[in-house]
Amino acid sequence: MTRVLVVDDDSVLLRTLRINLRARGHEVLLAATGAQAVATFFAEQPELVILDLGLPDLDGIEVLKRLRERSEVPVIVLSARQHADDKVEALDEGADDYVSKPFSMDEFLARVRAALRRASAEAEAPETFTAAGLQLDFVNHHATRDSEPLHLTPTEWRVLAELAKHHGRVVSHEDLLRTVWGPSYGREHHYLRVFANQIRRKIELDPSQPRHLINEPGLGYRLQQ
Amino acid sequence: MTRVLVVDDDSVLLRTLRINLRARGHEVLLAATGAQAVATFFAEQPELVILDLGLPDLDGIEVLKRLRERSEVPVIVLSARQHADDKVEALDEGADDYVSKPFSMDEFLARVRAALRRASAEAEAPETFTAAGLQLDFVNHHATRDSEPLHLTPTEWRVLAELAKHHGRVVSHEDLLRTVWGPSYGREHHYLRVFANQIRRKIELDPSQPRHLINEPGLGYRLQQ
DNA sequence: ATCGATCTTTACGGGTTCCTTACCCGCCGA
DNA sequence: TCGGCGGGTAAGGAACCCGTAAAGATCGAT
Repeated sequence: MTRVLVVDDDSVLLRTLRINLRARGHEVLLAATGAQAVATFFAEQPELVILDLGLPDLDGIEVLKRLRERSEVPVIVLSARQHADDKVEALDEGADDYVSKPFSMDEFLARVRAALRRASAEAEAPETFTAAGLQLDFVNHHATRDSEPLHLTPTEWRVLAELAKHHGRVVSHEDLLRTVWGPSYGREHHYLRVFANQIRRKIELDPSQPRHLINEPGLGYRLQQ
Repeated sequence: MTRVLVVDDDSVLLRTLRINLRARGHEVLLAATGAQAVATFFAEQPELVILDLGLPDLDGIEVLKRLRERSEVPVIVLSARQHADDKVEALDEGADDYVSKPFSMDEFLARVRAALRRASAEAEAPETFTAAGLQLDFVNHHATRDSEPLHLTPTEWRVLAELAKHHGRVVSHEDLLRTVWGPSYGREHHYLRVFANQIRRKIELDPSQPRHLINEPGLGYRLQQ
């Protein structure tokens, strides 16, 4: 019973997608132009957007940017174009998945399921993180190290919140950068080095021997309890 | 929406298959000879191959072998021959399904749907690999040998992930190199020797007698459970 | 306008990882 | 017996990644 917005100017494909998505139990909203898509999205707030890059008025990428200004909704991009540039650009701007036309309906529906699964998993952010002597309260933005209050800056909070959401697991550089700084910052790895260092100086007993904020070389960072 | 390559020298059957596949929404590529089939396949990379065993130049089995050297594409074999030998041989060489002529179009289309469904299901990479005493967790990038944590480098993870995706089967040198190092590294076989050695020293009980990371001389490597 | 806090950007050193080369062996056909 | 081939092993230097410090840039509050 999730609501899906499908944006495409090809009426045949639109119809096919509507039939298949309805058969899977989704409510389907349609838009044939970029302007209509943006308007419908903010009016109806669907849980998922299927977005064709080839639109008559706005560029699909432009639609994606406008959605991302105010929403984290999962977006699956469709494109007939072969160039890898489109793919990179779309994913950088915050698309969750990219499907090249032609595609199989089974594959498409699998990607829809995957996108919705990821979105629902992300919805539940933890409110606190506690480890030996360390406490982080993400609701009140209040942190203590051995009952001593410690001050974290806004960006430090966002980094820690993202890591706490997946605590114990590696969060890749790209994921971390995209959720904290924005979809187009996936390659600015040096930000992370600076902030990891700063955060460790605050939350770790021995910052040179971190026990909580762990680096996995070449992969990303992990918040350990 | 998927692209299907149909290989047959019978122009009547070719026409029938094209009409029916198009009616089901597939894009159809045609080949009348084995050589043409192989060339078209690697040029166009369709999602499914329909292959008649009776061809004027190459044997159909030979075409299948050439496809399997570099691709896991689902292949449905057609044959007028009655002998069970053909069926066994085709399936042994990696065909996904076998249809004897004459066949009903409904049955044929059902098998096409099934093959495509399996293929899209398999596209998702496995999250873990477990064998006697060895555990690889590709999500958290965490590996243990007899409950002892062991450290793998990013490239070692990528090699193992690719092998685990097809565990039990041989992955060719070319495929491994291309997915791990990039499309232009298909000939740098020496990378693999070095990394296979390094990985064995970590995951194998006796690296000189590997039980998991197996070499198939002249073909590639296989990850054995 | 000035100041302080925060974020961005740059630079450098050390450690790890990767690439490259060289040499070894066993197998096989000439 | 000899190369040739494919694979395993070892080692050094290059490239890369990370931690660290510190200097600009930005912004809001005073």
